[in-house]
Amino acid sequence: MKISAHEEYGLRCLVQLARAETKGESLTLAQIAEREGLSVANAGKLMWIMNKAGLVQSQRGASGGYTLARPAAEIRLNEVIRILDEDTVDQFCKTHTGVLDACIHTSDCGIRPVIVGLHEIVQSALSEITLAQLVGTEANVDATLHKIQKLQVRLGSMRTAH
Amino acid sequence: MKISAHEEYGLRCLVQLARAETKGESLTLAQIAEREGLSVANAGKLMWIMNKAGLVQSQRGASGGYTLARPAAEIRLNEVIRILDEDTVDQFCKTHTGVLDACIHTSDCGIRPVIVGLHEIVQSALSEITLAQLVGTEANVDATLHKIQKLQVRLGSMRTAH
DNA sequence: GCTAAACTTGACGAAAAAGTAAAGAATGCT
DNA sequence: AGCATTCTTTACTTTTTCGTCAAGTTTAGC
Repeated sequence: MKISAHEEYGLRCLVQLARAETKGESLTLAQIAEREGLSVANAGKLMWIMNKAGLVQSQRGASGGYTLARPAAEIRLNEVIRILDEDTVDQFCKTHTGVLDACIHTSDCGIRPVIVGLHEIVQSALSEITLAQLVGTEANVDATLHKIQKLQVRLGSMRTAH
Repeated sequence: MKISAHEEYGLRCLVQLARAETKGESLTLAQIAEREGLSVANAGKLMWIMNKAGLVQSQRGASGGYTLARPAAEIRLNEVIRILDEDTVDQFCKTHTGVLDACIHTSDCGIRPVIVGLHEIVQSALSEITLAQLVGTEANVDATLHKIQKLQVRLGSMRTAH
């Protein structure tokens, strides 16, 4: 249960664009790659995926570059994550069919809803965070995350109270 | 952000053991493998990892097999997941150092707390689920998960209210 | 229109994960 | 003691993912 390289790097590129947005600038591929320590080729591929998915817009030719397709405050992380690992799946959710195939073997197993439910919980947590919240100082971002973390703890106590 | 094969299969093997526990039985490697549709070799590897980590106990020789090291109600999924992907990491948490290395490049970036915080949220959600809750009918498990899901939704409304 | 900047796309090689195989060691039964 | 059963461990093969390269296409400016 970890974040993939695609997801992490893609997200980081988006944050760079969000930061540029506040200054009304657009970023060229080379700029993005340099700022995140990626190769231009690799960053290009990630940006292409996000461009295809309508998350960013590109302008070709001299003085071109990338900009966010929507304001950073309207882009939620669940959408970003979904797009960035949809690419590796190509077809329909491979994990699901894998699970479903297995669950045909052991009918009435308790695992399928766990896998699905787990993903739903993660998606739900991600949908609480927007790109705009990730711009700014690290201290601020940390505070935001801790707020969510605290709520999560409260979730725990509510469960045992039931 | 998806569950790995190790994690899913290992978890499923544990559920089989938990189910056997309610009848006071132990399961042989071949039995576990058959019930989950895995090869014996693959199941063996997973069980070995979990044995080494103290999650299950093994008995060799004729009429041997595996049992849970603790009651199913005392085994939480966060522990299971942690053990099952620690194996692929071998050394210290590779993901973290990876993130930290990157954050040296872009100092004061907003990503590091997101990656770390995300993992904490997932772990927190996983710690709410015990193995015992995964035994039983699929309908029951589904209901349990939905209860957690509902709390997660409430988390969302609490956030916006702030 | 020509040129240079910049994105686009498919193919390829390296690295990591997943799964398999086989030889080894411990245990209980006769 | 010897044998069958069952777990243990290491090494290998296959598959998937990750990252790079290089050739192609589009656009802006002179």
